[in-house]
Amino acid sequence: MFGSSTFQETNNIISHQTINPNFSFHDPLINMNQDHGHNNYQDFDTSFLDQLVYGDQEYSNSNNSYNASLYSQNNPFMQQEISTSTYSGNSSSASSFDATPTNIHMNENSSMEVEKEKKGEKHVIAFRTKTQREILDDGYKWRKYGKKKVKSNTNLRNYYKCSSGDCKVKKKVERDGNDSSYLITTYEGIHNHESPFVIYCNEMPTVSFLNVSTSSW
DNA sequence: CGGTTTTGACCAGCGC
DNA sequence: GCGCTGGTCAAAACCG
Repeated sequence: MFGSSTFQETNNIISHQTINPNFSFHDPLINMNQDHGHNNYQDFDTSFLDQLVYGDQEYSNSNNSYNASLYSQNNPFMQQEISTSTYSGNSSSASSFDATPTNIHMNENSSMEVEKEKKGEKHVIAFRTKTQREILDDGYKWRKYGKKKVKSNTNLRNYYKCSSGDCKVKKKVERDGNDSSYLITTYEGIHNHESPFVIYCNEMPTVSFLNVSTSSW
């Protein structure tokens, strides 16, 4: 499924994954090193949507490599590592940086996830990110609708809804109670629209093309 | 002025 | 039924 994948599968669950184009994740650490906030989106696995999955990311400045691990809450001992991916790039230049992991492929069809949503199955993914930011820029526009102190965590949990039209996607953001250098982000549901960032990107070549063709006329 | 955030109140689910 | 907990509402405040 992953072709020339660098995934080291330690659990069969990983083989079930597909990529949901409705979900993109932006690496805030890469973003902090550059001013080009929206150049490094990548599509991330969301096929464990009837499970809760934690992703753990670490970024190394020394070799510009990036590691991502997914953990399954189904494991009774929590956070058994089920996959690891690594990719590298040159972060010194935003234009040459390749933030796309070679082991994850785009899947244009998210109909399976949509069907699950229709059947009332919750589409949930959560991941941990080591970041000082209070919220990750994932390309979507969110409206905060609540903040709560929860028993399991000394840190506050923030509640957000997608602010795009009738989109029902929600997300929760809280600092990890065990290690507050990590941010835990949980998404629920599937966006029924493109990310504003994707729309912005798709428009760029069109504008450029029109400018060229009109000027050469 | 319209969209977003804040924050206390309210609600639903669960265990006892 | 009651209390606890997490999630949501909604009015007021805030902000660009």
